[in-house]
Amino acid sequence: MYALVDAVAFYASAEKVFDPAIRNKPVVVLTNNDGCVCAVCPIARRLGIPKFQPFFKVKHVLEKHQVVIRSSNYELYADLSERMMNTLARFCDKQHIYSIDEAFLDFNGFATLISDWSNFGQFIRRTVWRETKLPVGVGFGPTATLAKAANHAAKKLAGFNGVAVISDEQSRKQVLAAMAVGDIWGVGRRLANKLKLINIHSGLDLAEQSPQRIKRLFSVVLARTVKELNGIPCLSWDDVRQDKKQLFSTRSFGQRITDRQALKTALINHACVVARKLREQKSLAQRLVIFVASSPHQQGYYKKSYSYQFSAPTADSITLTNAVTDIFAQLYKPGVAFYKCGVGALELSSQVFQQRDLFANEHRDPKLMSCLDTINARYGIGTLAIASATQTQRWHMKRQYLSPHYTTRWHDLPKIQC
DNA sequence: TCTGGGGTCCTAGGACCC
DNA sequence: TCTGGGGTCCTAGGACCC
Repeated sequence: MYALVDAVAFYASAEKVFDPAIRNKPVVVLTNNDGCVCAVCPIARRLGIPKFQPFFKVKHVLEKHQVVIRSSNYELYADLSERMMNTLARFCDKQHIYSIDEAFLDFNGFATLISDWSNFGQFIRRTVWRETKLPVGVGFGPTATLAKAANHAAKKLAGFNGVAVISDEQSRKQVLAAMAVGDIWGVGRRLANKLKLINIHSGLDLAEQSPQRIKRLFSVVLARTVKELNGIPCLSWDDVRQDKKQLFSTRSFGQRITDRQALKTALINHACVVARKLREQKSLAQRLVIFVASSPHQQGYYKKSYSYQFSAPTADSITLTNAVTDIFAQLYKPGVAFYKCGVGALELSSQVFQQRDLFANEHRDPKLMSCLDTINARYGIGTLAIASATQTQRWHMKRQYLSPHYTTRWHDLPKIQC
């Protein structure tokens, strides 16, 4: 049995944790630079506030309903996420953190210990609420995809009260029949539209297709989903928690940038983030993609990228930084109002099983990077950094509605009046 | 006045070669 | 003059997720 546990409108719920005054109000959270609405709490959802719409387009609706608006406060969310994941980890020795607010728990082998999965799910919910004040939904199923479906039912369908269990044919069919096919994990809008054309509307409709036919008409990936929906596990635990094959760091700017040095500094920062992510999953990159772009929503869209091959796979911040410095002149164009830039690591390999190049230049001692990581793990990311990444930053993220960093800054600690 | 997220993976099709 | 096959590698863009 697998469980998928995730928070209800995580960012919006996180904003409510230390601000009880807004707990019973509609709350939305915006993406970086206050660009789009990315989290809508259940109260706001009932008012019909849509998710993933540009903020400026829905601002008047939010004002009309007096919705509480917050900018993304990732320091807060990351900290609360860690607390939630730590709580969940106590329930199961096999936890896979799938995203900032979701974790799979592998309960295979627990059948003799747990007689009532629904009760157990409620126990998980109560515990997480007591310890973190985050509301979560819990879905149980014999495959990861069915656990996802059960989780969807737990939160969105009537009569489940936050926990849904798919344990037999009846519960499987009940949940899948009530789900639109587009809500199945792995089926997006495009695929959903195509499926509707051949009369597949619900999750159950999809589950009842023959995998062979789906493979022929669509892809192996969707055929696997069909099997998973029938209780046949196709995503092994290793698949679910596989290492990333690419790692990116990209961001749009709060204001457009034309300054050469500012753009370069931003790219170097992204390179350092990517290097850190590489070391976190013990990978090395053979190739680095570096790109810059102006706004696609404006006239004269400028976009350029460069693919940089390393002589040997690396996860060294200095080596990645040097790559950016080397090719920067080929990306920068004076006069362009840059809107976005980023760095991505491709062709990753394991740090552990490494084929060394007999003729490559001598490598920097990896101890330098592990020293940097150790210090930053102890005192916070950014405590120790590459000098060129810390040049005066001339861009600021637009975060007009930012809440305090309740848990990560001394002067932001919540104050209680007696 | 203007404003539009971030990340990962896959694949069709172009470029090149023999 | 026009058309023809098969393979590899690379990249832009599509699709999906949260």
